[in-house]
Amino acid sequence: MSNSPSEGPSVDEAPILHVDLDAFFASVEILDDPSLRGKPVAVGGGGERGVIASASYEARRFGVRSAMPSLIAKRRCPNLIILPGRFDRYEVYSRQFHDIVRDLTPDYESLGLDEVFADLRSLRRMKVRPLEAAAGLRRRINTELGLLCGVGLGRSKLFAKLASKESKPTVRDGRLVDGAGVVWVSPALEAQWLAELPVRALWGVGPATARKLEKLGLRWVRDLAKVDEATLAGHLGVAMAATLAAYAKGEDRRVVEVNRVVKSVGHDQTFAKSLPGLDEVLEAAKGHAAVVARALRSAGRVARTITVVVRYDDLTSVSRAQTLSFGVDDEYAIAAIATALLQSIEYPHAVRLLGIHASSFLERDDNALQLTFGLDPSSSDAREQAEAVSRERQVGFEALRDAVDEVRQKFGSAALAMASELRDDGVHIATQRGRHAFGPETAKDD
DNA sequence: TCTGGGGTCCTAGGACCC
DNA sequence: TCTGGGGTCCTAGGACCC
Repeated sequence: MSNSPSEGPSVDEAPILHVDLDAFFASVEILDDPSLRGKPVAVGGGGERGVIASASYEARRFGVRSAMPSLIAKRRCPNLIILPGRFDRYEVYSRQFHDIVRDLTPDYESLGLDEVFADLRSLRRMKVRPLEAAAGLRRRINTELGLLCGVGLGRSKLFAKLASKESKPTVRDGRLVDGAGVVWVSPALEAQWLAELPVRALWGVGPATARKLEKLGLRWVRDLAKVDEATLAGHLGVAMAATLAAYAKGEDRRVVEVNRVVKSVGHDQTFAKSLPGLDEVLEAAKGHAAVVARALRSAGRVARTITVVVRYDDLTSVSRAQTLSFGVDDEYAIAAIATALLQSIEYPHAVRLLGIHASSFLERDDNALQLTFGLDPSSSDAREQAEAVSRERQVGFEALRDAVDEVRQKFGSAALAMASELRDDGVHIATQRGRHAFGPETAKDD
């Protein structure tokens, strides 16, 4: 194996690759409707409370950015075409994107639909060099999907990600400047590269942390590198301090995590018009519960913890959570818990957002186990087992009812006043839905 | 500029157990 | 009884990322 400069770094010099699709949602919209090409296009909420999720480079020339309120975006770019998201479509493209990455190596970790870290070390054996891999990836993504992307290479996730950002097209003085497409941070240049970056460029430094650092007089990564970790910890917490101190020295021990499992699912909705009070919130919660239940079942999970989030018109938020002794994946069970939690909250303002989240997952099989727990272990006979499970389901209903009661008790008399009414409701649901409310059979729904 | 919806992780405090 | 320390689980809130 020769080492001519044209072949770039070896796998050992650049083991981590980061790919990021350009303006992903907006680009898919343009592919699906070529008449949009060359126009300022964004995907996001178009209403008064909408936010931009993705903007074409044409739109970025006008200063439109993702996470920007749509009203502001429209002000900056009156001709902006704002399209609602079509996530089914984006998922189709995302799967193909992942397929292409997988052809290179199975050792990759996805971050959202349009971003991937890959560990290239398996390429050593095949004598593929990182630059070659990166160029091949870009070529295939472009010819097979019609999408553009930036690729970064480096010794760690930190540098690979910084490099891919650097590889992207940029807008300068309202003009679009092409990016390099592939960028490698050589180990020799790491220190200098880092020193010149603002702290905000580091992973994990958002607006709040940037403000705190600014107050400490720390604006650049080189400033950060001079502060001792204990001082930092006093202001940012132990974990953040350790992370940032390491990054500032160019150290990043994060590995590419190939088998990440989802830990929570949820559904949030900001209403075009705020809901005036509890009644309307409870009505909306039914729909939320159904969405969360579907997501759980399609992920093959049951959740022990249900959390509700309410955001008021003054933008303050409150959350309430209840953890059960068993898992649920049924919209009626989730709605019953959510209802009890929502009743424990006060409504001094109208409600602009409602969220319901499910977490503390059990494998569905573990849950069946959990529900049959405490049974006579000698009943190994299949029919007895089946009966036992169905008996335990009843225990499940009672457990749910108890959980709902527990929520009420926890939050005092105001909630308790309504308890009898709701408890009847819960029992009614349980008997009406029968055995579909819990357990493995619900897997076959949807 | 007046801030979505999908998630992740961290922190601090309290309850509970040994 | 006026009282330790560690471990674990749960809750509420905050910050961050895409």
